Amino acid sequence: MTNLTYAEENYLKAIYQLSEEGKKGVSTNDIAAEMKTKPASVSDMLRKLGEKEVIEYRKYYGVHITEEGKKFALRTIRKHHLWEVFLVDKLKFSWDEVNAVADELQHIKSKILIQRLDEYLGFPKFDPHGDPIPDEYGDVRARPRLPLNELSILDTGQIVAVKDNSSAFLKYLDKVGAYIGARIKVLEKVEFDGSIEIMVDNKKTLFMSKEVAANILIMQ
Amino acid sequence: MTNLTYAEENYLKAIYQLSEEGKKGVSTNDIAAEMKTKPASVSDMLRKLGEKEVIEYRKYYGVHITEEGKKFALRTIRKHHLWEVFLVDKLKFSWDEVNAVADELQHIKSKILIQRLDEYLGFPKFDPHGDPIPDEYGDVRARPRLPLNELSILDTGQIVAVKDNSSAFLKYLDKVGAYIGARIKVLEKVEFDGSIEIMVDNKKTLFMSKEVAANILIMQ
DNA sequence: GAATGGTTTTAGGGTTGTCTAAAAATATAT
DNA sequence: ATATATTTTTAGACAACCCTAAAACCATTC
Ligand SMILES: [Mn+2]
Ligand SMILES: [Mn+2]
Ligand SMILES: [Mn+2]
Ligand SMILES: [Mn+2]
Repeated sequence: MTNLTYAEENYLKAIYQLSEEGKKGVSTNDIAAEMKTKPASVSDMLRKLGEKEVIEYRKYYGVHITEEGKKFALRTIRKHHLWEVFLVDKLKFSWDEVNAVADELQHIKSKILIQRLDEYLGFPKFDPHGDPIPDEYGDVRARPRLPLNELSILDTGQIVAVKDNSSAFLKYLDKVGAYIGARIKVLEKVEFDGSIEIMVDNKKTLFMSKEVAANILIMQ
Repeated sequence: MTNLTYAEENYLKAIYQLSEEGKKGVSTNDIAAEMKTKPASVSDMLRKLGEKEVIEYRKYYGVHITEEGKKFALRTIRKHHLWEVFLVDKLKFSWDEVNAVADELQHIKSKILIQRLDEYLGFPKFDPHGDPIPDEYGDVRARPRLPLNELSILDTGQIVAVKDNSSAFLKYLDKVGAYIGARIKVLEKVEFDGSIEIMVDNKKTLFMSKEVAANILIMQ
């Protein structure tokens, strides 16, 4: 049974998530940015993960995660999301406070703990940021989602997730009244800077920059 | 702000607990036994803990924990016990399953997490094994407790805690029907091997070896 | 007070994970 | 196709933690 250290679990989670975005091989630099380490440290780690066969590693050509690696990554992601649900639903944390704590909790090893936690939470399907929670077998029921900035005028939809989990971004969303589940309609798009105006819940309008819109995910 | 690693937190917790028992300086060998490491590793760690001033370390003469060190140890112990209560009360773990998981959870750093958890659990004063939970300020309301084997014939009392937290021991107690809160009376003591017979809850009698009795703590 | 036994520390080494600086490989631009 | 820029890897070092083997120390006993 391959055993992974905390650092290896973190790298693998990052690699999985980066590979979900790009679909291509994941680059050393991107991993370094995501992990807030230096590329030299990443190279070192990739060699080790390659030896453990959780990634396929061709020097200078980025990495691909293996099926085995995906299993590990999804297990960590599942734990991360379940703990986030626990913190918000049971301990009354707000959604901008949970990520850092879940980054620690996601490494707790007990299998039965996660099963019981899942049950205790009522088998949630999505975390507080709208991300789908993989089930016990690593199956993820992904919904088709689109960044808000890619919608066209008069398009409608529902906010189902956020891309950026930073406290600053989530607090900003709280302030302007954008939340998971809100129904939105695009009223205007500004050519010049990509900023847009949307109607929220048929009640109020909201201006936002392209950067903000790009981090809000919509299901149409 | 002194920052401690997981290993340092574990050593400090062990040193605190050993010093509570003996009242004297704690020996390198005892720490090694408790931590399941080698004396050489302990010496190394003691030097580091001494530099961080959480213990007073005189080579060859054992260690004493400082006030600062006590604070850290009690913080870890508080977290350990609170997580055990969570696992038993909320996630339906049995008392023999929680120690290993709590040994991991006790290192999670968020202060607000522990405050919220404490509140969520209803500010429990004792953990599932009867150990008092230090409050936010490190205050422990210790009850006077006596190992069952030190009671005399006809002495009465109540089981308030267990010394051994191993799964094997706790499962044995479950099997024979000894539990925290049970009222007991000593019916007989065998000179030869120190084994005793007790009456539990005025309902049934129970024989046990001296080893078992020594790990059951009584409040009279 | 010297020998002995047990305890503790030191010496030296291995693993994991990080870093900086330099070298090597790849990608891009003319 | 060659020069230049960018990315990635390697080399060498360091911190944390653990180990085994050997040396140093302490407490007893004769
Ligand atoms: Mn998160
Ligand atoms: Mn999340
Ligand atoms: Mn415990
Ligand atoms: Mn306990």
